Amino acid sequence: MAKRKSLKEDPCPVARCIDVVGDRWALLIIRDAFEGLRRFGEFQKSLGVAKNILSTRLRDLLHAGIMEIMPASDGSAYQEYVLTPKGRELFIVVLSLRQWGEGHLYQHGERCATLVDRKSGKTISRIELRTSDGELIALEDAVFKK
Amino acid sequence: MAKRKSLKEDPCPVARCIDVVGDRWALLIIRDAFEGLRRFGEFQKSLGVAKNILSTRLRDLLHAGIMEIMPASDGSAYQEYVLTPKGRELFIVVLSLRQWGEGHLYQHGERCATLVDRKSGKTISRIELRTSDGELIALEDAVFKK
DNA sequence: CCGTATCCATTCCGATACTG
DNA sequence: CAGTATCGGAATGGATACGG
Repeated sequence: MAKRKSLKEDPCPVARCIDVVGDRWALLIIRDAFEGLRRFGEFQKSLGVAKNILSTRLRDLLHAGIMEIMPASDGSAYQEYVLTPKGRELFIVVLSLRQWGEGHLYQHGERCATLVDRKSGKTISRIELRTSDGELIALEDAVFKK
Repeated sequence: MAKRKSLKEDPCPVARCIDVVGDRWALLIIRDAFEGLRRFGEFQKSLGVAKNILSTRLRDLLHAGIMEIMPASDGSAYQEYVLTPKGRELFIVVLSLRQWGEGHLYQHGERCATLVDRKSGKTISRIELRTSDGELIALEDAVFKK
């Protein structure tokens, strides 16, 4: 006993997410992947994580279908880790964390990277809630319907 | 040596978030709080977590300013745990996880709660990216500007 | 440079007993 | 019902050595 209960079969999708990306490193690896990191050593240096941990985390992400292996883009013999479409859809998750962190976990000053539209260069705005016909909703008005 | 490195001072806001809500239970407690749970026993029953763990997690969330103590609404002697404004702003985070999980971690069928606007009853749509002037952006076009 | 394997310390978690 | 105390086991993390 004292067996860690898996959340994979939990009826709540949030719980299932946490089972997949809810550890200390997964979302940070994914964040780095969004910033263009691909190689084992790049992740290792960026995160300062032990190599064995990184190794198992990457394997977990591969197995979860969030990342995939690609042949090295520079012709070297090694492989690179890139996000799958499923993984790229975690962008909203990472972004929402980023926005919350910027708003509540910073004193002032230190502004880090902002997000822009590649085409127009325009800043991407804070995530908001809308109804299906585009109407803005306040956080307080969002309720769950069983 | 072998000292767990704190992410509190990390320059990246995502990392700081993970330091605060990146464990196995915090976001699930917060999720439950959004669904109206307030009492120690309610959380405990919903999560199936050991009481000592729940106790420390709630204390951490109080200390992080994400939840706060309120006198019991039913006149009983006990206290209740409710989200602060800072905590409620995690709604987007929980929702983005939920949407990703629904999209990628479910086979089919089992649809869980959907989100509606309290006033109009209209369904709240999938989170999307927009520029500051309201234009929709595809995920692929969002890039970080240092 | 890319990883795997090993060893050890720390942290986390679950179960239970216990107090008020 | 609401928590605290304690214990043992599991998972995690760090450092390093090693092989491809």
